[in-house]
Amino acid sequence: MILIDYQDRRPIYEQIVDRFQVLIVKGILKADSQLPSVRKLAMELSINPNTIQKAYTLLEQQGFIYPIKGRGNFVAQDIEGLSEQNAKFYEDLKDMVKYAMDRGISKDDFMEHAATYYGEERA
Amino acid sequence: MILIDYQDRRPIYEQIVDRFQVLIVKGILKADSQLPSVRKLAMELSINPNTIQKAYTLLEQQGFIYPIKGRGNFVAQDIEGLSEQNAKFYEDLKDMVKYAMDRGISKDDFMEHAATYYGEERA
DNA sequence: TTAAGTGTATTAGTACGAATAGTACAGTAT
DNA sequence: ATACTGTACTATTCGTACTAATACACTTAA
Repeated sequence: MILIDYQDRRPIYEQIVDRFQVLIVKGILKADSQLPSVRKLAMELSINPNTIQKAYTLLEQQGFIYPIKGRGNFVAQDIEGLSEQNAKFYEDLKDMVKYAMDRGISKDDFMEHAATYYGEERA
Repeated sequence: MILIDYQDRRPIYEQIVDRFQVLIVKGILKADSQLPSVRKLAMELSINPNTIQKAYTLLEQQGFIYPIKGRGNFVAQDIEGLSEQNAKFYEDLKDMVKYAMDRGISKDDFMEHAATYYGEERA
């Protein structure tokens, strides 16, 4: 369910957070379904449990999952973290536009590329 | 000409690279005009000369400037680095679109925001 | 030729974050 | 009771980013 890409420069815990975010948002992981336990997933990925723990803690802070002590971590019903997540995303997008403008990349070029990328990966 | 923002999380040399890139692309620094010397700018900003040096080395590798030993650094005539720069930019944009798609941000939302940001900062 | 200015190269030091390891504690289920 | 689960804390290792210090090489101008 989860794969680690050691070519990816991002830290492991961040990759794990990202993967679960996508699985949850896409509905592949249904609400209230259980995530693999910290120790089990750590074993499966051959990494330290603390790394998984860190990822789960972040996911909890973002509202994607909720923990029950002694039982496990579960997918949240309403993802309250999404709006905040999106807000940050739009901040990044704003920075990106600023960068483009500074480099003389026209609005049309920007839009055209974005549209293409959106189209490319449509199943 | 150059300011360091210590609130900015980016390293100093990166800020300097960015500033000069913009100054050069916008034509504020004309071709073959001289940049401040490594030591002078370092003195002016109260930082180590090596930090400036690192920035200048990057700018040279990207084709924005060219150095003459013993004389100084100068703005390149044709900025060959720009196409490569833009290629990287579009890669980042592609990643951003992928991220948005994964989180269920629609093409329209994405486009609308980008367009707004482009409009906002128009002088 | 000498002094002052320039870029260049190398090495070292510092700081920070990521990741691991180990241990201990607390709750749940069977 | 036992074996799972999450949680907390500390320490340590490791790699990298960043900055600093110093020495060397070249150019210019007096």
